[in-house]
Amino acid sequence: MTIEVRNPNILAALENQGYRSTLPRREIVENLENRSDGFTAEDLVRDLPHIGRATIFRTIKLLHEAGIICKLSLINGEPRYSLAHAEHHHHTICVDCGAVGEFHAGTVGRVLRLIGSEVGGSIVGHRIELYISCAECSRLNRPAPTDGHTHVA
Amino acid sequence: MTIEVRNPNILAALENQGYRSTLPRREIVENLENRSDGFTAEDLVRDLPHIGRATIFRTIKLLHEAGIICKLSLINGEPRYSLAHAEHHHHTICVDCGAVGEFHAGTVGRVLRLIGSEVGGSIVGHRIELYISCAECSRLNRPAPTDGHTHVA
DNA sequence: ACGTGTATTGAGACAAGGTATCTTTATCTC
DNA sequence: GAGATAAAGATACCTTGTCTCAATACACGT
Repeated sequence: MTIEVRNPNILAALENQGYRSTLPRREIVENLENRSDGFTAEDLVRDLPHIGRATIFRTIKLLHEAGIICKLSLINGEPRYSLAHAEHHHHTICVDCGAVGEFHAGTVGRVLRLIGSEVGGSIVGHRIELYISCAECSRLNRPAPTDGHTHVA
Repeated sequence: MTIEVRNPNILAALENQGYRSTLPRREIVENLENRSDGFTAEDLVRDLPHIGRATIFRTIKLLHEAGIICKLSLINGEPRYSLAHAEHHHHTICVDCGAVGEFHAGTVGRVLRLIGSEVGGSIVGHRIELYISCAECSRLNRPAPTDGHTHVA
């Protein structure tokens, strides 16, 4: 059985880290490459019923740790996954349609460094997510879904 | 039975929003006021065994929606709660000891507006969490737990 | 090509965190 | 107080994962 993997770099990256290239992993990688960002683990479980639940979650974890996919959370905390298309970035998530976007902001880095110097201790990581109503949704729905500024963390 | 509530404003705030002031709610509010930030729902469940699990979670949700407590996540996604001590702020969470801090950064707002103008659509909320090794922990443990910059979202 | 050691899988139990349902109880308002 | 109704308690259930452990499949050396 041969699986068409659009981007062999992902599997190569895993092999370089000492992981085996197995059929389930190839199938999972292929599946999520053909998927739009913001998918759930259950999406994969549903799409690949012949692969065990545990294997799906194990592989997701592996890919996440390898930096190949990102784990993000909706405004209510539900987890979603997306391919990491670029080195360092953050996500916009549409609260209406769930569409996931990326943004790269050098300014964010500068702000974080600034805050880090005031905070005491050392910054080891961060989580930044922007909840939006995307261009399309804000045209279709009401123009201003909330007060325009709800922070969740 | 009388419960000493350090800050009656919390219950008043709920009453103003049309909620009843019940004994379980008073007990929960009192309990979490005497608690350091970064507590879990299970902490409350354990501390108030005579109050039903569902009631604890319902009340937490209520207080969260009312903006009285914040829900935040550790670097691994585990949920934690903290009292909202100030109007608008974000959190630092120590990855070693779990201590929660707050920071207020006007700069962040400016950055977000800047990004918002590039992103298309309208920003309706955001999540910003800074994972740190706090001053104390970074003195006791190794000085640089990771590469110094791990982003999780 | 063929064993062999070991990583990986699958099945299913278990766990954390939370929600839904439904009956009973407690509040608020008059 | 009495009555309407919000809220509580008990418990079942759900979602998102993780753990265990026997069976399987890779990768490597020969």
